[in-house]
Amino acid sequence: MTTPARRGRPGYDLESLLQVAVKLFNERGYDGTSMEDLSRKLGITKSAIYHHVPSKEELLRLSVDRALNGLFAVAAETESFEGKAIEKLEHLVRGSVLVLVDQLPFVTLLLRVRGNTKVERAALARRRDFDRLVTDLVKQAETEGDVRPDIDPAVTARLLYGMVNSLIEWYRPRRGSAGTELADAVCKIAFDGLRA
Amino acid sequence: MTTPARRGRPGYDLESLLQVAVKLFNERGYDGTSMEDLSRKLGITKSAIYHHVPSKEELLRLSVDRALNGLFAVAAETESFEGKAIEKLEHLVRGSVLVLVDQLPFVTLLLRVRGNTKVERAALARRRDFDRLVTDLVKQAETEGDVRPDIDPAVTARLLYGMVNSLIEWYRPRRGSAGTELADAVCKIAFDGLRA
DNA sequence: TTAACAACCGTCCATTCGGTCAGTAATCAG
DNA sequence: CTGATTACTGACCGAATGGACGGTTGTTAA
Repeated sequence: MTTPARRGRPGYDLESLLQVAVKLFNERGYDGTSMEDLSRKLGITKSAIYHHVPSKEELLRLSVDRALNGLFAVAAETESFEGKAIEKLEHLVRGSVLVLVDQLPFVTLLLRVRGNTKVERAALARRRDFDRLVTDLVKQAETEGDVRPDIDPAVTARLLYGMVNSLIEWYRPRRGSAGTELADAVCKIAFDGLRA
Repeated sequence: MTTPARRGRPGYDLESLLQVAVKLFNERGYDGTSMEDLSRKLGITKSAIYHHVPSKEELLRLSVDRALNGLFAVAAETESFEGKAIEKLEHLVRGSVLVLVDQLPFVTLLLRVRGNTKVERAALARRRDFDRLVTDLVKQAETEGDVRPDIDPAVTARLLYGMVNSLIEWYRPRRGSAGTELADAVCKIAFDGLRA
């Protein structure tokens, strides 16, 4: 029962199309990918794409929303936690890395949005909300004495998530490799430094 | 003698034009910026741009080359150093941050290149050379016992420069703020961690 | 067998794209 | 004034872009 037995003519549905689209967008950039490029990659005509999705931008919206929903789910989980701020922070970082690994193509697209259109600006706004959440957590952890006080918490937060987000530049999922190991590595370096 | 007294009709020269172009490319993305967008921002016609530069791609080439030259200059300086690998590494990181701050728009553009054209692929190739240099340095520092051995040096190197490169996402130069303070912060967090 | 359903094709369109070219305008040295 | 030097304009081009639209093909449930 792996197949739910879809009705109608077989082919792409929105989900399978989105997978291909996001991958291509990440390879060539959203603006650098034309709908014809995409249609060629899919093996169908350009007009067939518009049966599944009303516009190119909608593909972008679906992708970035998926990434953002994943990140905010982790954030919500974190906030319902009991304990010190630094523990919450570590939980948030671990969760973020897991979302990033799990939804790699979508998060990748999200982190490259520039703000040229309404859709992109909305995504940037939600990203800023998330960043503020991280910064607040770092600030709190600092007042609790668990984060070094010699660096501006806002800077610390940005460096921390700069490191986390940079995973999209090189991490590629391999069969059997769990994201938890990667999360471990990130937390070790970020919290305790790379020195022996 | 601030003005070298240029001959001919006043207006943009290649350098001043490049400044505006790179800034706009960073705001909207290279592919997302048309030559007409650029001409509007410059206040001249599109064809006037082609008096200064033979193609759009040449603007990109000039920019990324400037960034890469800056980074490789620091790398060369680092290699001529005496001392332990971890000291070289810290010097390289500091130098990279300074180049990044100094040539922010150019480095920003470089770090967003996707590899769609020959120019972009050439830039990516030089970036890979630089990354390999960093990785080798981390490896050596690990065998010398100065970098934690519980994480793959390649991963450590990438997380380290992920943090460094993430500066382009939020750092904006302010009058009177030296890049050295920022380099300090980066080195503290990266080498010793954010924990108190 | 048939009707509903879902995916797809070919053609067309207005606009925008990067780029060309022949001529013009402003500055400075002599 | 003249001529060299440099910056710029306006009209234009072929190709590519995102998207519209009416019709077609293949699959499943009844």
